[in-house]
Amino acid sequence: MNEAELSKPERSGRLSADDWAQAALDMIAEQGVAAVAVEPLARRLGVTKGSFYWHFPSRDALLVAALERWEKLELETVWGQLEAVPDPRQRLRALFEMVAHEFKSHVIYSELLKALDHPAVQPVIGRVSERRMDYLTASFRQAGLGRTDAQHRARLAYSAYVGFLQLNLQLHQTRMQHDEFEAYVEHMMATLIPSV
Amino acid sequence: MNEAELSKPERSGRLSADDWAQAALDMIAEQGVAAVAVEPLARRLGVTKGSFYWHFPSRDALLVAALERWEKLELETVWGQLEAVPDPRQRLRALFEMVAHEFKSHVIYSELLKALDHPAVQPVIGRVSERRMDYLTASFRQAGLGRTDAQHRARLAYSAYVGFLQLNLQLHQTRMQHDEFEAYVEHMMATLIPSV
DNA sequence: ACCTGAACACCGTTCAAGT
DNA sequence: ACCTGAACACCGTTCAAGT
Repeated sequence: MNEAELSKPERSGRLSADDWAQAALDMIAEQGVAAVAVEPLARRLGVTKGSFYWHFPSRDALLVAALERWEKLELETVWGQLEAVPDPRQRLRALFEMVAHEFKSHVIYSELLKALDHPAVQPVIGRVSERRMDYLTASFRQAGLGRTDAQHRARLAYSAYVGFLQLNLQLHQTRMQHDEFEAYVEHMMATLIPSV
Repeated sequence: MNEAELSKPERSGRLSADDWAQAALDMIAEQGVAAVAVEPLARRLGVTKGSFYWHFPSRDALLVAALERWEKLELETVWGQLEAVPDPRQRLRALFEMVAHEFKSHVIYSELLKALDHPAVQPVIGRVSERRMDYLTASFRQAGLGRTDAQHRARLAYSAYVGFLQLNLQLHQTRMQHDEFEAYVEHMMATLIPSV
């Protein structure tokens, strides 16, 4: 590869719809949903904005495509990892650990939580949440709770998870230190996980 | 008042900065933060958009003014009501009841949670959250928890509160029925409130 | 099959001129 | 002290024309 190619993201001549969707997803991770704009993306990809409309009918359609991409990704990686953990307590802990250490998938999840304003974001986040809550419910049943209690506890635990993400976003200066975070997770587990 | 005046919001001739701020706040409650746009507001107020810039230097400044207005309002009404409830358990219950029945202040709070994307929204929501969490911490101390436990439990409870709001926004079709909601609140209280 | 370039609409912002 | 109206920048969208 020569020097001229180093300055731009390498691609083989022309773009595909997937290239645009991936660029949009990167943009969400970097600067949030609002930053997904046709003109800046076109600049970044080295084409004019007019060409965008050959691949997608609208900016909205691009957002939807990017979000579908993310949904598939998070289903495979993040959620797949958790499924491997048999003990329900360990699973909850693993979930919170993942949040704390900010994998890319969670960065995007946070960005989407901030942009719930947008109609395209709501259904995706809704589906992901529903899936996660079903999963937690099953975990709590395995841990010995009755059906109704398991459902309520799952809702409570998932609320705690979403709320925790939000608070971390909100109280940016008060971002928790590692030790404090560990202590909080302990407290949360002791409170939410049924004892053996 | 004659028929011509009925079609427009009544006002005495010219506008003040407060009129614009209130109109912006109404817009947030109705259609969210993104809907706060100079041109539509000007149309609604019956003036041209140019006049807006006599009152505010930018759209952002308007947003900030509207949010300050809301912060003062919510501090007086919502939070003032809770302060009147002496028992910490009743207080938590009162808080969740308020969320469930969607007072205007909570409608706006929800809208702001959805628009955490916006730099002007974050500090306001941050201050309000901090105040609420301090308040919860004090309640849990009164209810008999040690200092650290009270802090953690307050964070957990507030996360549950914020997360609950979020889930209600997300799972719109699955919006809880009254009985189910009451049962959930019972479960949450039994889990989060220390026993006597 | 994919891209350019010019055009238009919409909104934020500026400013000289009006009352 | 507050408003108008024209101007410009920026972004979404369309489309005829290019390769």
